[in-house]
Amino acid sequence: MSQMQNVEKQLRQMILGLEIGPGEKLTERWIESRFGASRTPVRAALLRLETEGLVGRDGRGWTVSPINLAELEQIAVYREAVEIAALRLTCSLADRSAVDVIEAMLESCDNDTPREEWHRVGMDFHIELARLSGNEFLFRAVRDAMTRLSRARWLEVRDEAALSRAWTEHRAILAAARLGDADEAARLLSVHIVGSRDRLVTSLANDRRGLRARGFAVVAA
Amino acid sequence: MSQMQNVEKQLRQMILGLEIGPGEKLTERWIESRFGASRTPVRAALLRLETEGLVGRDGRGWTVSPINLAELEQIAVYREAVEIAALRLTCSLADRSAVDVIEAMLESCDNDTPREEWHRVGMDFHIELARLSGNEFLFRAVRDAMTRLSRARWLEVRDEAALSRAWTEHRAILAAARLGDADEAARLLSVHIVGSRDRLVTSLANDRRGLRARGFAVVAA
DNA sequence: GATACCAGTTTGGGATACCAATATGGTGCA
DNA sequence: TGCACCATATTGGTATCCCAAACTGGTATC
Repeated sequence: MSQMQNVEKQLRQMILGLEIGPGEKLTERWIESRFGASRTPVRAALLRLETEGLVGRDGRGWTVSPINLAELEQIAVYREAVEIAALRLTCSLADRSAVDVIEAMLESCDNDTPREEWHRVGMDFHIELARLSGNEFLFRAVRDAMTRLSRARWLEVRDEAALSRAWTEHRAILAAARLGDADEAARLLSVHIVGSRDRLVTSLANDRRGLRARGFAVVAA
Repeated sequence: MSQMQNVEKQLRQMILGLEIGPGEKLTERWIESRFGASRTPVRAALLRLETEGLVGRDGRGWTVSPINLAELEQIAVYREAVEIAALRLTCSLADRSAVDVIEAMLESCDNDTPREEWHRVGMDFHIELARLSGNEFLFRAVRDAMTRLSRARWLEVRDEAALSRAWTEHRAILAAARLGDADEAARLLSVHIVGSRDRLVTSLANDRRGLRARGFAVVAA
């Protein structure tokens, strides 16, 4: 793999894994030395990550995007639009057997599955569900939205009850989709997204002080 | 303005204005000499335009994205989802007076308005309408979708009847939005988008030979 | 003690040099 | 004539330099 894609992947992983805190300053030269690449691929990586919303410009320099509560709320509205559209498309397909693959994905998580895996599968559920629609744009929209939500969602993963509820809702959505009941699937997905947003925003608002103590910038709604 | 943003703007304008044909090969060094910039800003511009879908990688090199009929159809589905979601949000606002600004925008076009202006206003109608929702993500989604449609829409602008029909539909949508009638506005917008897509795809499928003769790559649905 | 100011350092933006991979075009052989 | 092959030019990827702007820290002044 080229150096460029490598820097991009590793830097994204560090940001999404909170190894670099939200709000932290980045210098091209630090990244350069950290990953042993030169500035050209570093700058390419930063430009890409900027379009993903993971880093942003702070005057002349670069900053890891803070966690933004207002943004999280807007993303929930956006997700409702694109995920429901994708789900309705999927429900209208003649062959909906692919939902079973997603069901199997959910099943792969049990009590001794590491947190990281729950986190990843929780996002992949939505991403892969959108992919089934066959619409590339809806798929990308969902994938990008989940990427932006990713860091904030680490919180939800720490809440056993929330996680269990999410999995139940995921299964109900799949069940409706398997039957081709678009309205019911859409309703369940809408409830899931709104509920998920509420829990997330509430948790974050509560934990805000703690997050700031860890050096994470959190912007209020 | 920095060199970088300059190259990006000018190159985007040339691509969207069909001064560089869809499917044409691009070399970083040609762009470099064409705009009097060095490769650093050129590469930044290409990376940005890649995320907008205006250029793509062709093996090791760069290509102006061909006009893709399958993509146009998928974008129409995507637009339906995001534009309708935005419109419904706008309809639920207490103060919907901003729709009058958009109405005024439409009025600014008359018989002796140049084609370019009709083209621009036709896209801005959808973009600005989405902006009214106040949701940044829905707004960006619509703006990006319209950017991808932009080149194909030059065709529609040549059809006087289609243009007139579009303007009528635009006005009807605004009227419903002004009344806060979300269902009617959404229905009208859906009809508009689907109709627009049908006319576009039909025109392109018919003109395909002519476009290819002009050196434009057109990928079938 | 606060502040205006200045030298030195850091940093991102841009330009250029170098390289490996690829494309190109011509040449000679079958 | 057609085709395989090689020398050469071109190109994107990377590394490195240079520069102007911004930042930093200390100092002299009021």
